[in-house]
Amino acid sequence: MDESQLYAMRHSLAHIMAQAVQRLWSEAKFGVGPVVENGFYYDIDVPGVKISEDDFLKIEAEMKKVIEANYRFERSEKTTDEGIKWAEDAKQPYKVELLNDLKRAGTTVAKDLNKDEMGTIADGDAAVDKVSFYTDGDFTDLCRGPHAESTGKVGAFKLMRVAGAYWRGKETNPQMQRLYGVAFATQEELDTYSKMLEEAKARDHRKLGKELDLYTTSTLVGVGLPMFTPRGTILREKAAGISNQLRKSRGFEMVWTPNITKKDLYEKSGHWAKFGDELFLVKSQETSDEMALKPMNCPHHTQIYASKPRSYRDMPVRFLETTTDYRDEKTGELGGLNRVRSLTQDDSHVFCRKDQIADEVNGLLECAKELYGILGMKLRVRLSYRDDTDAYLGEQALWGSAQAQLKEAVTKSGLEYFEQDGEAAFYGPKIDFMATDAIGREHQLATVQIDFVQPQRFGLEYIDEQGSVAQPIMLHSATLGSLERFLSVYIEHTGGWFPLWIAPEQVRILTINDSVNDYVEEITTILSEVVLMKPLKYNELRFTTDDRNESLGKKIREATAWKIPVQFIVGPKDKEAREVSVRTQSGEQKVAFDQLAEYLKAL
RNA sequence: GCCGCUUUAGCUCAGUUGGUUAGAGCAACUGUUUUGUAAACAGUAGGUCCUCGGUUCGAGUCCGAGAAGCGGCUCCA
Repeated sequence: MDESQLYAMRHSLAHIMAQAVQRLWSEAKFGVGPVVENGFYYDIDVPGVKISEDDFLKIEAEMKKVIEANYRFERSEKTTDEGIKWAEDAKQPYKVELLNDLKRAGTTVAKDLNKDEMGTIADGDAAVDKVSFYTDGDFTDLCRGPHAESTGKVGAFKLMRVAGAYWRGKETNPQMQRLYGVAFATQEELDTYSKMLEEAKARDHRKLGKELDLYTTSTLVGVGLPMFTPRGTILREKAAGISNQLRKSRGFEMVWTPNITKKDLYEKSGHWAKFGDELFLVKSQETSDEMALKPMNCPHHTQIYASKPRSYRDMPVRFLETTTDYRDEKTGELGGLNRVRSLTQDDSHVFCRKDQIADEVNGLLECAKELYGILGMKLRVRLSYRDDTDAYLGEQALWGSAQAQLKEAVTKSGLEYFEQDGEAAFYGPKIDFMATDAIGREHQLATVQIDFVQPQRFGLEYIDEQGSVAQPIMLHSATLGSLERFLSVYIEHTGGWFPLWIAPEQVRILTINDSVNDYVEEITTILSEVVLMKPLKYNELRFTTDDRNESLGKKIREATAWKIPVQFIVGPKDKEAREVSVRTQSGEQKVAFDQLAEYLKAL
């Protein structure tokens, strides 16, 4: 089955689900029912009824009846006015609204309709005067198609969940119930997908975060404010360490900025107008200053740049800071480490001349490539451009040239890329890196952004070769993104089996009985002197000894549950032979006492 | 913030139509056992059944409000 057949099949299932719902609740009002990744959904509003997941068996049974009846999908056309009449007669107010938009503006995509067009009259340039309908048995729906030939040819499906969704994605609109289903050509593919979901559940960072004792939360501290345990803090330090190491080797210098700041800084940067409602406000009891917890670091870095005169010879100036920002996100958006109110960025800012943009962007691309290579994640790039709305600052011409330069750098880097309008930051276009994890999911983590707005707003300058004043360009970049989000992804990517360099506990020595205590002491003396050099330099070895009065089986079971990458088993036989039985995920081998340090350094 | 679901021991979970003193496994603690490749044995302790309010002779169980977690929507500098 090819992509278009799969699409038609999923789309047909959305109709069949709506049909089943209509049979069960004749007063159901229907919104839209598109195809999404792996399946489909339909937005439905049944007045006075909340469809729950308990109803899925009932709905699925009704869907099966429709499928068994094998109705043909019959296409028909009406004029738009006839269509509106049909929808009114069928008591489908949402369809009436869609048809009216088609008539006026030729589209039903809410995003394409500007504020004035939503629900009022616009000019009819792109108006559609004929619309198509599809009928299968007792169900007819406004629809562009295409569909499967008949309801019998729809493959394997399963209803997954029901969730609230705003009509046409607008927060001010009423909320409908969105019924999600997944669908594949064959039952085997559906089973494979279900297995992938189970695998994802088993790797869930919130589950592993608890099991591996990486982070915790407390209602006394607050929602979206995770705290990291000793083990989790090692992950943070090692991840930030490697990110910093890569950029330091490319000329970045570490800086430090405070966590609270006068509101004035953000008024000047433009963030206050755009994100003011998401700042945590702080009051001074000594001065009249209005303060805020910092939500980002770029304005501070501009002030370090501006602290002294800069020459064209000083450029580029590169600052790097791993620091925690605070954003008062809406509570419903928070969850796990993925979306938090305290987020730690590995944030850097380059101040450079226009002619240096390409090289600097290129260096940052190289950093990202190298880092994600080490992490074992495939990268591709989204070039995020502005759209025609007024959500952006700065001159249009600057945007054009910046977007072109970003594209050139990305093309040169050889990274796979795609372009998307409307995803830029308000101050400039960006490169977003999409990293693919071990089970094929894509995550947005690293970013490189061009900014010509803040240098202007803060009046940043340098003296050029002619001795006149020039304005630098600013490049924002984070390679891990936020440590919290990165760790949520990386924990799930590795399933908690961290590679040696970052594993909180790298080696655990499991003793068989007390007779080997003196030999274990010799081993720990060696281990405490081991320093690993790859991929992170000067990485001291983190090891523990399990010499409890327990069976070897139990010690192995526990060490494996903790996902300790290297387990040393030490018993009388090992002591006798002056060796250690080393267990790793790839098997067990004997390593001579004299070779232990070399063995670990080579891992 | 909005819609829906969930909340019982440190963890994972049982708990019938509202009915005596709320259970299990693991973890913890104590004792015995000194153990060779994924759980030795026995015992002890551990509860604001998320919180507040209501209905009832009686609430873990029913109702209301709130909190937190989860699935989405919206948002994401």
